[in-house]
Formats: sequence, structure tokens, C-alpha cells
Amino acid sequence: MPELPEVETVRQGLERRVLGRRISAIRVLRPGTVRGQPASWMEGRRVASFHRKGKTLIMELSGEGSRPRADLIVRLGMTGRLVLNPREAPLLPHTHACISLDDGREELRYCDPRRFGMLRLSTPQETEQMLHSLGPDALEVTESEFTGRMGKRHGAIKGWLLNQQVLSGLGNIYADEALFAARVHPQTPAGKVSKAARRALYRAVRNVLRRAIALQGTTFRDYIDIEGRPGKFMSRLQVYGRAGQPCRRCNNTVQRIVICGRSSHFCPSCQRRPRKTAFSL
DNA sequence: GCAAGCCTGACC
DNA sequence: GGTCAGGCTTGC
Repeated sequence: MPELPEVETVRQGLERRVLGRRISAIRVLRPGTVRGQPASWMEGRRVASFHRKGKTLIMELSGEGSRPRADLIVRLGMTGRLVLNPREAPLLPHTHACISLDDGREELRYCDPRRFGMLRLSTPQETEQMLHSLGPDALEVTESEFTGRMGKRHGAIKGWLLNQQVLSGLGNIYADEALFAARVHPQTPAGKVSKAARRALYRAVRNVLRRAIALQGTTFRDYIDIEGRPGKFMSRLQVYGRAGQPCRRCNNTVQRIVICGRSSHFCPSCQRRPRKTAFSL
């Protein structure tokens, strides 16, 4: 599932292979795939930059002559892929759009079996609005903003970490891994996480994301980068997907429960439930 | 039938 | 406003 490290890996690949190239044509194979402005808006423009905020990728397209700048906003959702292929390579099933580059011998293809992802072609102002609705990027946020945003919220810390309006970039895998690293029980109300644990969680989030980026992300099922390579972080997972297996730290059994409708993996002895005493803060 | 991310909407 | 359930989609 593409979370911050996977999207960053895709962004870096695009920067290496697509930056500065001209979009010669776009073929939309599934109507409605590109929302916002008409897809033909992209044609003839150059790719000026690739940015990322949380899990959202922004491909900035140059203005040409009297045409203003435009942005292609990419959300990979759960099974979305962007892959760079030679024109003659066979299409993966569920390929919804192909963006031809330069002379058309190579194209960037968007494929998404579950269709939870989206492409949106927007004006710079629309992009700004969209990014404004996202919380700070999980790698850019400062410690004081991170701990401050936890505030006195009553919801489970797990849900807080997944809320993209509060903090952007974490999905189920890295939320569980960060909570394990910080030894915080996923059901702890966000506002009840102690000062020391907030600091530990802040560091754990950054640490797990940085390490995952260094290994090109996690391929649990579908994720691959633009050159078709899977991530290499799976062997580093401590709790995600390891329910019933021994904790790598204490040998107790990793558990799986549902919090906010999402599966949560944790070690009940490394991550204790908060005690409800006056001194628990 | 379950999993995922995220949007919508119901409820306090 | 905060919180969370429900629904979307499809391969396993």
C-alpha cells in the first residue's frame, strides 16, 4: 500500500526519469480517470517538478505561451501504480491512462485495479487548496507541532496517526510500526499519551519513515516503483502482518485487533494499555 | 468475506 | 468540531 515512503520512492524515480520531458499525448482508457480539468490540458507541456505532501504526489506542468501552469495530482490509493514503460510493452490489466513522453517511445502508465486512487488535473490555486486541507507532512512536521496537534483529543492514537488532516503520510503499516517502536498501545486516547511517549512517537515516526525510504518502501502486495521494482522494507516489519508470531523484542505473541475500523498489530507486553490513574500523564 | 485509503455522513 | 461507521472496488 503506497504510504509516504512508497510515494517518495515513486517521486524520486519520476525525478530521475521523467523530469523535464514533454507530454506529447495522453490516452485515457477508462473515462473519468482524470478529474478536474480536461486531460488534453496536459498535452504539449513540460514536466517542471515533482513534489510530495504526505501520500499525495504533485506533478507540476509548465505553462506554454499564454496557457497557465497546471498540476497533475496523483493519489495512488491502495493499489495504484505509476510505471514507465516502452510504448510496445504490454498493458497491465486495469491500466486507466497512458501519458506519452517526447517522441512517444516511452509512456508513463497509471494502473489501479481497486480504483481507490485518483488523478486530478488542477490549476495552481486548486492544488493549493487541496494541499491546504492536508496536515503537515510526517517528515517535515516539527516536534512541537506534532505533540501540539495531539492536544486533548479523545480518539485512539492509531486513528490520529491515520488522519491525513492532522498529519499526512502514514498509513496502516507505518502507523503500527511507529507505535510499536515508541511502545505506545494503539488504543491510547491521543490526548492521554504522556509527554515522554509523544516525543518517542515523534522520533519513531521519522525513524521508521526514513528507514523505509532508504529501502524503497514496503511491498506487502501490490506496490512497485516506476521501474517495476518492489520495496525491500518487509523484512524490517516488527508487527504489521505478524499477528500470531513472536514479538521480535520480547517473544510474546503479536496481536491483531480492529481500531477505527482498521486492523492494528501490536505487542501487548511491549505496548501496554495506559493505566487510568491520575499519574498516568 | 476480508483488506486497503479516503470520502461522506451520522451522531454527540 | 471531533469521532467513527459505512461504502466504494476487486483479487485473494
